[in-house]
Amino acid sequence: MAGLIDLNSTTEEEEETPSSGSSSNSFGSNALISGSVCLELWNACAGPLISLPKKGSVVVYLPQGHLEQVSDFPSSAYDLPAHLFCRVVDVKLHAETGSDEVYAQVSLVPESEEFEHKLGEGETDADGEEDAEASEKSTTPHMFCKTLTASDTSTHGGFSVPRRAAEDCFPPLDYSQQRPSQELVAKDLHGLEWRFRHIYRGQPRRHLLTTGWSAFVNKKKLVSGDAVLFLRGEDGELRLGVRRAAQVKASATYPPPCSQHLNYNTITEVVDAISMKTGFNVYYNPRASSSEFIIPFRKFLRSLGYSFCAGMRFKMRFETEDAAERRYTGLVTGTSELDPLRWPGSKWKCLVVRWDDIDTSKQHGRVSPWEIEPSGSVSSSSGLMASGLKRSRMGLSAEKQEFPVPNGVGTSDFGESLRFQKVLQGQEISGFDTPFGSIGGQNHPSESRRVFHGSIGSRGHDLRNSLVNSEIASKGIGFGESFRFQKVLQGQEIFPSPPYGRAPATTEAREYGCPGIFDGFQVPNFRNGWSTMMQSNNTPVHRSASVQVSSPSSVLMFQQAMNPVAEFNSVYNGHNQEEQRILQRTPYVSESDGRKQTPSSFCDRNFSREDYGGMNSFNQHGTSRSPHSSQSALRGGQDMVTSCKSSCRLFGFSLSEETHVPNKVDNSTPITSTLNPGASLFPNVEPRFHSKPPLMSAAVGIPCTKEWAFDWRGERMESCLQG
Amino acid sequence: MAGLIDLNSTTEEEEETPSSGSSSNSFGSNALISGSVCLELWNACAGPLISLPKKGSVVVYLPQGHLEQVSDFPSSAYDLPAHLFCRVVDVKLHAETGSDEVYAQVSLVPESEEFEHKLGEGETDADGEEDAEASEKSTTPHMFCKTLTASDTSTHGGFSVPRRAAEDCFPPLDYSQQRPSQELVAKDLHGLEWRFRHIYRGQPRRHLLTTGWSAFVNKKKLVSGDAVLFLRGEDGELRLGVRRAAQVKASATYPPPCSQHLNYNTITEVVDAISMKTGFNVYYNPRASSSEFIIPFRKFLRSLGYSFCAGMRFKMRFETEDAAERRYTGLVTGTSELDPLRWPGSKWKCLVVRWDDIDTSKQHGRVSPWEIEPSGSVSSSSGLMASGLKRSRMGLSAEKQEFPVPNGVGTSDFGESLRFQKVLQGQEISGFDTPFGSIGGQNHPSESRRVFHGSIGSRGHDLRNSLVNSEIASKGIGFGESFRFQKVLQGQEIFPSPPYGRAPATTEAREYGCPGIFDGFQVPNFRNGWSTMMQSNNTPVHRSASVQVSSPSSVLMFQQAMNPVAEFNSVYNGHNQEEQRILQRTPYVSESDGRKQTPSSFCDRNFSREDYGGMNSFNQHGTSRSPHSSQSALRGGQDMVTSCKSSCRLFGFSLSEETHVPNKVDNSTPITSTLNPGASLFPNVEPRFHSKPPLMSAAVGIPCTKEWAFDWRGERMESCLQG
DNA sequence: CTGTCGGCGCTCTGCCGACAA
DNA sequence: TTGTCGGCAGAGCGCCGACAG
Repeated sequence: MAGLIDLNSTTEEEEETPSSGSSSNSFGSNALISGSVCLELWNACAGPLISLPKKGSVVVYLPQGHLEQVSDFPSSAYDLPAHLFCRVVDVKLHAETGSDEVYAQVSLVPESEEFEHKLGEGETDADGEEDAEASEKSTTPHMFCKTLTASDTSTHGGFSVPRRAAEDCFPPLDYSQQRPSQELVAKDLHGLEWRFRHIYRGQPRRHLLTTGWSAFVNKKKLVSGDAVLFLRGEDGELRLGVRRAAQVKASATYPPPCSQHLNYNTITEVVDAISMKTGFNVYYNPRASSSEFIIPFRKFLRSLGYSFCAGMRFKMRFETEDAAERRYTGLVTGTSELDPLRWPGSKWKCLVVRWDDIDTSKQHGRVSPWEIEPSGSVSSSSGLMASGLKRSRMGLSAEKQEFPVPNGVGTSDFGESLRFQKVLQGQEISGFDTPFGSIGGQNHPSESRRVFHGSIGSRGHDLRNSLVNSEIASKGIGFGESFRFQKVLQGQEIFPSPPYGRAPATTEAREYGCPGIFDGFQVPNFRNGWSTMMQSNNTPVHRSASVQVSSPSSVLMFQQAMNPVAEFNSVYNGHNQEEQRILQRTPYVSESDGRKQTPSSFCDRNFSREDYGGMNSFNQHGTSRSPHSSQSALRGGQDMVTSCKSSCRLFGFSLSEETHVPNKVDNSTPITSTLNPGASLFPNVEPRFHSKPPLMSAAVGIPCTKEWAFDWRGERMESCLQG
Repeated sequence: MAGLIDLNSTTEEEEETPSSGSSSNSFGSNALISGSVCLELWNACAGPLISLPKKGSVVVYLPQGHLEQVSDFPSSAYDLPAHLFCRVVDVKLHAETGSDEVYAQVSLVPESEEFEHKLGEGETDADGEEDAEASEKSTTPHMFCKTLTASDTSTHGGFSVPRRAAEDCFPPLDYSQQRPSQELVAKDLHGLEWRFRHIYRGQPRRHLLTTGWSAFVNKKKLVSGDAVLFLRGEDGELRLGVRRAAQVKASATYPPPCSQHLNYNTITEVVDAISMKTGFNVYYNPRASSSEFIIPFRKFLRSLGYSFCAGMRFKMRFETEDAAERRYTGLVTGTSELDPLRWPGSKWKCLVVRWDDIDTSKQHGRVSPWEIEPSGSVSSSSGLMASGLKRSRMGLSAEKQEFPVPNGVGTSDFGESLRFQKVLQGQEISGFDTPFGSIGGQNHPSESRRVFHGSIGSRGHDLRNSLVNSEIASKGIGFGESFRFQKVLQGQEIFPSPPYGRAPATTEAREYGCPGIFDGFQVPNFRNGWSTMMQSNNTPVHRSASVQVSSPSSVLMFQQAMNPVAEFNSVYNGHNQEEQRILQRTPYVSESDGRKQTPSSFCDRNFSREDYGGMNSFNQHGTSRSPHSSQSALRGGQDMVTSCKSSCRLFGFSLSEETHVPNKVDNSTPITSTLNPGASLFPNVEPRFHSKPPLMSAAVGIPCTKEWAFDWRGERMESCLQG
């Protein structure tokens, strides 16, 4: 209890250590390049189900699926193979001008036949190679996503900001004023700045974006049902994205010819490239396509490992209309090639299925093997992660878990989304009587009910092992940009790495600790891995971070690893005293009281007056002044960065109370092969990861209100296991 | 004097022959398909210098030039030829969503080597073949273009419509009311309808577009300096386009990726197509590209015929920032290949030039041979049109001619723009003291000073000869869609084919008579060729039409040829009595008085109450009624169509006294090889092209005011000469 | 906590003639 | 003839708290 710090409350300690933020400033500098925010934003906008192939990795490209999406492409008989092994040489993220619709330009180079042989020989090449600079990039500490209501999009008023979202993502307000307000500046996907007046007013008080909001709505052509996404970078920079409602995609609101032609001409590129062994570009619009046609190589192989047959039950993820994720189950009724004449041997949508609870008219009756996951017992020979990967307990929400994951499976289906923090919308965490019942509490044990904690301690050793092993394995391998992405759960909060965590309520939280991970069988880059760690309340934590999942809100607070290897080593060589001090002095506390907040609790140094002091000129009523909290404002964020680093060093694994990370103990641990899909590739690592249920699974079990959708699942474990 | 009819005045004769319009109704029916308006609009928006390859024709495609415009295209070594002979299998006109920027999709198919042999054997296949339906399409009778002023684009008010523009392009108002008004409905390039309230009010009275205008300005993002373009089709349908100021093109106001990617991927298409002999698409944005990379075959050959050498003087057209056309002169300082390694033998920008009077920093120091025109004496021996086609006199503006064209040259450089009526902006015709000084005059000889007339009458026989000869030559050849386009001179009026012309003031005006002509060496299609002819005032003219260029205004009134060959034949077989009668009965008279206009003078039958009777519901004041002038409204347009036909038969050539076009002289000219770039590829043809100066040069000599830009030159002669 | 609404002030659009170039 | 302006009226944007779920 004493060790717990309520994230929703302000601690004296916080306010007394304003200087800690400045002292930790050096950690946050140049660890984040400006472009990386866009990457996170891109993924947040793309939606929860979207993944991108990792640069340098090997994927399976399915021209059939590509062609299927190019509606106007002539049916000329290009002699294309059904499956094409390609190496991803580049992934560029774009957003269409005007619509802000995200799309990716994936540059592929066909792989030679010897590629398979290399695989058989255990070479790790297939997992890709990334440059070190990518590790400099990092992830997103604070973001939230909200579906716009009619009032939000009406010209009559502004945008109602969910309280926790405002408190976590926006600079603090001076709540001593009657109507505190400030100007927010946020950059969209194109780097354009949008300015909003953020005011806290009304009875009861609430956060609103007023001036500037309607201009944004008009320019972006937002309608009720669309979602906006605010994201605060480590540098305090605010970003905002748009995720449009599903039905908008089908309409012709925005000029389609661009994307169409892009795809159209891409096909001809492919034909060339195959014969000439040159690269080609594929433009992938994650919001427009129902199925992916670029599949990570190992995911593809894994799907082939399943022996799908008629009568087999499966489950598959869908994105619902409100941009949330949902899983549906069904029955495989048969297997047949979709177009045997033109695409002989193709696995594209080769499974004929029947859905359980959704009318089949809306869903096609065919799926591809890699899209689904067997839900029955599977005699899977590809047991890379199966061995020992058991979901031990479901935590608080076990009984409400909507998508129970059977033992022995449950990891493979998460492969593609593992690398991202999710921004899911409207999800609540069950098990709490009143999500915001406790107000202003500080370190009260009762607060622990409102926040999920990873169980800690007892698994520290395992984590350490995996950490070190992985760190070795990543040498010279690098990682892809997509590692850093996060999925944002709308309405769900995740507070990573508070120096003073709360009592562990569940162990599922550790799943948050593995966001910056390669997908599928990719080798993770640990320097870039974003992770959070569990830790005891008020206990100075070394080499650890914590993840806390709190009750219903639209806020996610993430942290990301951005420290270079040198820092990592220094920390684990005992040079982290100052960092520890900072960690102790700057607990991150979220406030959940409905009354006045202590602004400092949500400030980090990069988000303090230095950045926002000049914004109040925008205040029409003259009531907006920067709160005189520059001191306290320095603490939170920057220190979170610091703690984030430590969590990175631990690869995002939650540390339990017993966590004692040996220094470089396992640096010499040899990793023979990362490409051998075997159950015991990392016998000492994998089981440990799955001996704990993923933290996010708890969130899944949370009962959803009308507004909050299910969407969060623990889908990052697989990546963690494959270091 | 008695024979002159002031186009700016209303004649009794006009008002007394309202029935003539109805009698000529049959000529205008089903001659215009709805899509053709878009074609004209497209060309009007594209600008004066823009031309399109003719469907079915053979062009020279220069990948080098194409690549040059694809900025982000990798410099991968595609093995493309410098020059690729292609047949234009399709030309599709598009307009970009959002920006309304016009672009064309040109579908090309590489030509085989035997193409050369066919040419050598005198086959006319290279000139293309078109379907008969294209001849059904026709041109635009009434259009105007106005550069938007600050007031026009301000939110403070509406759009001030130039008086003549309103009277000519809009349905007539009931001027008996105090504030007559009506609703106008105009379709833009995408077919979207825009509604405007058209009111005639103020003191002094003026035409305004009020309600609805600002919405259009906002949606199209129009700014001061942009130009709008109203176009009234034969069916009375109003179209409007946008031509943005030149500087807008360079900015990133509108999403460029689409066009860029289109071009990008097109390159790969080309590589395929060359090897596979399949077609490919080229997307050509006439407003974005400085030089064309699709050159009509004959134009290309002709340019090779010039023996460009260092020291040779030349002239070249440019589009000025206000969308007008201007010609600059320069000196060829050398010839060298731009990129001998990658594009050996390429003629693309192979001429190194130095400009005379513009700073070279703004203009590149290299041009392609087909872009320029020698201005020195050329040893050209081809006399197709040279015989008799001399610039007899420069008329009123001879001494002010800005770009004097020496005899013997001056036709070849006009080849590409010949097919369009130009919409040029702000051009005045010199020699008039006050453009609108004369008010309400009818058939006053003094009015002749304000209008150019072709010399007439005495050349009827010559015209007939050339007509017949050309008609024979055109058998089975057809014509391209692009024939029908017109260039619109902003601020300049062109009233084609008034049955009662005025006394010839100069012969330069004859150049207006050749708009609907094939370019380069293409065989003209006489059924579709649009032309006007000069004729004496009040003198019944057979087999001729007239062009009258009146003083500053924004109105162009065009006519187009749409009569099938059968009609053509009947006319020239002596069955044209009725047509003559119509021509005599329906002189087109423009009004220049500043007082109340007789509405009927600007109406043709297609624009009468039948089309606009139901539009007054939008009238807020309820004062708008259609004038009871349906009879007189029938005359102008329809009859102009008739006379236009006759001018088409004359290929739009102005008749000069010495003009004697040889019959089929050059049809049998053997062409040994089209691929041999040699000065005498067509020894018997080319010289003729240059033996006559272009007729349009006279217009060039008109002094420009600040508002009115130079732009009109006689650029249709070349095509005419090559039938 | 937050979505929606009534109230209402105020900006800005947009129509008008006056005036001048 | 037409570009620009002052005057002015009205629409609707957008800020506010009051409710209620």
